[in-house]
Amino acid sequence: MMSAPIEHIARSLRDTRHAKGLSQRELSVNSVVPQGHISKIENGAVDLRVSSLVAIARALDLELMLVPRGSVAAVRSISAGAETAAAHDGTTARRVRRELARLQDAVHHLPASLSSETELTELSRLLSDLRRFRPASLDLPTIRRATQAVKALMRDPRSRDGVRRSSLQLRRLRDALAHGRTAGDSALSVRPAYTLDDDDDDG
Amino acid sequence: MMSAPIEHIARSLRDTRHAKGLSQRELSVNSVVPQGHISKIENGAVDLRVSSLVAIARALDLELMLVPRGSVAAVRSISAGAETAAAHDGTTARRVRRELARLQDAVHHLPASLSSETELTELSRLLSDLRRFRPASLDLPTIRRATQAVKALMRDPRSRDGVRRSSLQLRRLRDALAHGRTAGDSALSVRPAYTLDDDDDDG
DNA sequence: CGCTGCAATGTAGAAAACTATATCTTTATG
DNA sequence: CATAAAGATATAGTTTTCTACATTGCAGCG
Repeated sequence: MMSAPIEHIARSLRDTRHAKGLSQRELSVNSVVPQGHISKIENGAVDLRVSSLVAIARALDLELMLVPRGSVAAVRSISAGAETAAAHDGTTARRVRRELARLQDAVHHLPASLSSETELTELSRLLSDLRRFRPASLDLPTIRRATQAVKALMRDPRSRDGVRRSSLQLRRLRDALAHGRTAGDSALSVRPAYTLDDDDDDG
Repeated sequence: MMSAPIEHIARSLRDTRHAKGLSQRELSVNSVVPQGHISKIENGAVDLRVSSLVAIARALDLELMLVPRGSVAAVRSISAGAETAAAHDGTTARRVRRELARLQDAVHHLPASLSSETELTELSRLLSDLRRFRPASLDLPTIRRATQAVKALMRDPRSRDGVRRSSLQLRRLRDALAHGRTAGDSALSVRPAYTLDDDDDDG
């Protein structure tokens, strides 16, 4: 029974986390707030402090803003198409495509000893899966991380963890997309953090 | 010493409070947050909880939103001109003018016994002062409150408190405007709540 | 079935917000 | 000079977050 505004915020956070294909634990390390607490926050079980909210929002590439009522409609519509729009201008979409290519390259250039790993075959499969979606709807940072992970594996055969984590992220991204949710469509996260109901002074 | 993001928020709150001509105590009753605490918050002395932030923001006609980075520029520009723009379409400006007229009427229609009160002469003076500013830059709710207060005084000669408080608000509004700060220009309040600096993984 | 990752939940304790209330300084106004 | 309002601060007590850690339920996969 938390104060409604907070529940909205909670929903926004969870939704964008999902859209980015992150687990609570991953978000936890990026935001430096413990997984258990993230869980409580996303369930609206706590009246979190602003510092926590900012920390998490930040790890999700979100910014906390105070906007005058009356602008919120405009703001919402702007943000709804924002990343999508950025992609629409072509440059982001191109960037995504290029990053996908880079990732595929990286995978293919791995020594035979490594490329037999199940993680890599999985990654290859994910890659071709992702290619079936509009580039504009893919989350660039997530793909970038994957590329980095594979390159890291090239340099140090022991660093398989990063690849595995990236695979997970990509899989979640793919699944989210398959479920009809566009990563770039962060419209959800841009809903007003609360709706008004009571109080106020004169009329 | 507080985490910078919070200081931005604090500044935003204080700025819009000033723009609305409210004292901490007035805001306190509207938001149901004690004055002492508001002071600490505005000074960035506490890591406030989201519920407090929402309560105060709400009393200031602000909404807390999470917007994707990348949209913040657009959002900022939108909100910067938002109320101003709303005024620009004519309807808000007209509304303000009408409310000013209403207020003046109310003052003039007061019985002679009351209109000699110093509060009222002060109010009259403020009114003519305010008329010198662009209507679009005046805060409608503040003026409305004043009208209500005067009307209340008409019905009950003892209710001079409201008038006095409204006068104070109007005076502060006028002073703020005289200092070059446009009430409608809530651009300040729409700055990203924080600026980024460190962290992040890949490049 | 057993293993692994994700998320929800619990416990205990430290730290901090939040409340009510009151004081104090400053500033402006009569 | 006195009064009043605004804002900063203080004390003391209550409530809550927040952290670290462990545990549990639940899904998918080999």
